Amino acid sequence: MDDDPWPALWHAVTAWYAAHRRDLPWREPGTSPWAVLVSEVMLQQTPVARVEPVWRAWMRRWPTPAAFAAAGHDEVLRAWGTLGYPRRALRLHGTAVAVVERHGGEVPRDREALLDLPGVGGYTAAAVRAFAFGERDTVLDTNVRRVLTRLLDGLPLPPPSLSRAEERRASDLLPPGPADSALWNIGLMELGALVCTARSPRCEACPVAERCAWRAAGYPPDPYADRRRAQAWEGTDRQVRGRLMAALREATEPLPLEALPAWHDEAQRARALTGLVADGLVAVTGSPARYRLPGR
DNA sequence: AACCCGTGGCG
DNA sequence: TCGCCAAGGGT
Repeated sequence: MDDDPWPALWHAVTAWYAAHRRDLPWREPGTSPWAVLVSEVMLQQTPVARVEPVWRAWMRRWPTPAAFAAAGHDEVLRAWGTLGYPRRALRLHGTAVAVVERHGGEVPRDREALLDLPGVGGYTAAAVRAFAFGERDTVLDTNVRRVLTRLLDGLPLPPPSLSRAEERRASDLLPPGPADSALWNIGLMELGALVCTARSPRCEACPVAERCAWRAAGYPPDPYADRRRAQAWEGTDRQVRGRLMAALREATEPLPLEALPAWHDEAQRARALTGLVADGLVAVTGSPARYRLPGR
């Protein structure tokens, strides 16, 4: 009965998804491709729970690429708030401008056109094509990678970097039809987010536990563990940048250097500030210099 | 390829 | 408590 296992696997995952999917706002019927794109960018490395309220307010304020393209960088960065990685907000703005200028205000469906947009990489392009346009494409995010690695390789976590072989396999697994493939993609993602989680997988609730190679092998440990060493955080430039950006989001007028958050290493604070200016996240005005969020 | 880029919550 | 992790992308 297992001479053709893939259809059974597809069905198990998509049926589970139909029964257990979360009602996330960007999944509601009628959500525009632009709204889907905005959600995908916000969700890059940021949990659903923190994205949801920001996304709702965002789409109410700027429903279309044209509306958002007309916003200033300062209001964009304040609306982005504490989602993190604020360069994403500026890239999203650049994407809105590009969509207006190059695509008549409509999010393109073409993969290459999507990849040309700032802040849109392989994952986001595939997600927009699959979830906004119903195209058949391979959506390979951290959830899907983890589920497939456990299910098929018998390892707890995927390799640190995404390989062509991994992409090829995921592509080969895709159901033939566009509608089925989109459901398979979102089903795998949701399974990874709710059941096959990184920390404490709930295998008793998994629709494909009986087929899982990691489970069958007795949950062997992660062979790449030594290569996953988390990037240092305490005392990094990133931490300083975060402090500076938080202060500038709150400020109602430009701040002189001495009014910016203190830091034990003044040279590092200056370097971080220079970096923020170079990234377009901070603007300098006047003499002596004062700092604020950039305008348009 | 390796490193950089925020923030908050959970086990 | 604290390390790890979260719908990645750019360089």
